[in-house]
Amino acid sequence: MTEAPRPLRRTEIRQQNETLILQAAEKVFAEAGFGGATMQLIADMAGLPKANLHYYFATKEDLYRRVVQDIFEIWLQAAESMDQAPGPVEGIGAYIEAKMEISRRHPDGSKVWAYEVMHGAPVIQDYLETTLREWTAGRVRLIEGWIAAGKMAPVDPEHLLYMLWAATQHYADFGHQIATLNGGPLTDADWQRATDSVKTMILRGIGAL
Amino acid sequence: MTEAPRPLRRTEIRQQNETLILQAAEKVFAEAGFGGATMQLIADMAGLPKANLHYYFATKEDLYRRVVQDIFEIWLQAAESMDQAPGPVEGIGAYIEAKMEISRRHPDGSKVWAYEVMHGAPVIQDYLETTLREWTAGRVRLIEGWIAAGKMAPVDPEHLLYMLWAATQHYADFGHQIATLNGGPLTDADWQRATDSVKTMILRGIGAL
DNA sequence: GTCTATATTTCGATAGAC
DNA sequence: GTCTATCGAAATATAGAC
Repeated sequence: MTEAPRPLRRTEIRQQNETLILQAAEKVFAEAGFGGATMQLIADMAGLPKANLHYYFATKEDLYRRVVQDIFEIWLQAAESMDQAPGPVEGIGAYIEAKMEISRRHPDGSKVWAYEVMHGAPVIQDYLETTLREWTAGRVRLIEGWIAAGKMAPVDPEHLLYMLWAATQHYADFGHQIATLNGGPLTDADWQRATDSVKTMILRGIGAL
Repeated sequence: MTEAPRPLRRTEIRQQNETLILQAAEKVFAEAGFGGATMQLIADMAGLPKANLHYYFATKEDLYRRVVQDIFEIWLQAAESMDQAPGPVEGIGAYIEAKMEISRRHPDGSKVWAYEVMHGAPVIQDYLETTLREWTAGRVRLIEGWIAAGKMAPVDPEHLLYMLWAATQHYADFGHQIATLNGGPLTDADWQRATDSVKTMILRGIGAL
């Protein structure tokens, strides 16, 4: 005769509830912004009493900070698809595909990031000045190498990066506007068409096609 | 002997104060979002007592609605630069220049618009479904005509429009991130370089160069 | 049309029993 | 570790004198 299932360890309960809260928080912060979001809304969506949120995250700002940090991690991982490519067609093509996939799978995360940056990055300014700046500098050198090797036109690398970010994240941040003009949410085929359009226009735009 | 300067008419006072309030509101809504903005902050920035705001705009939401509507008007005016052009090089080139100029001159307006759309367009949903949808349909036909005339590659017109909006508005909405990476606000030369980069990459991307 | 004072509501945060 | 009840702060909105 076996015992009843062992209750979850403290660390497991903690992790489970943290995940639950973070998922709800991402959605609420994306829908309402930091100021418009309320702990009560997040608690309701997570199915927990409001007081529990303050047990796991001392303040609303702590919770928001974690949401933004998590998004930033996803962002950086996608960036790896650009490296170790023989040229811009493969590297930038893969980067566009990865960024479009994130826009599709994590639209709320993209919106929270956009919200944070739009309002002056009060929480993640240090990330912009360190991690993002270093990453950007590395990719600029990568692109300059491709240009020097004659694999693409001599475009300004920084503005190419801005265009890549803008074009891909637009499908998440302005997804509601796009869905309205589209007459409904994008289908699988719509997303494929969108990704192909962005890839074709940008790769041809930098003279890589 | 002349009389003392005539006091302003009621309608003049009204218009003057409305403008004052709307300018302050645009800035505060852009910096804090709808939820984060407070009537007190807007009143302080406009140099008026808080109660006066409620005299001119009954509720915080009414004030916000006016700000978003005003931005939408600026947006539509810029769109006219695209029409009556012989081809995409002139038409889309002029549109990019107009949109970049707006991103530079009205970054707060662009941010409030982005904020509104990102959060599901609760206030201007009807504009998206009527005015913007009609405008978009018209430009799609314009682009299709250019494609049929062999003046540009057969790109998907909708996704070209999204890329135009994304690439240009990015310089307003993510201006803080760009400034951080740039080591400071963009100079005149930086803006010229940015505009040229966007124009070159997109026009080449659609096979018009 | 303006402005002070205040009513009313809402929200973040906490205390304390379980 | 959970949850009810509540405190205290802050914000929207209004009343009413000027």
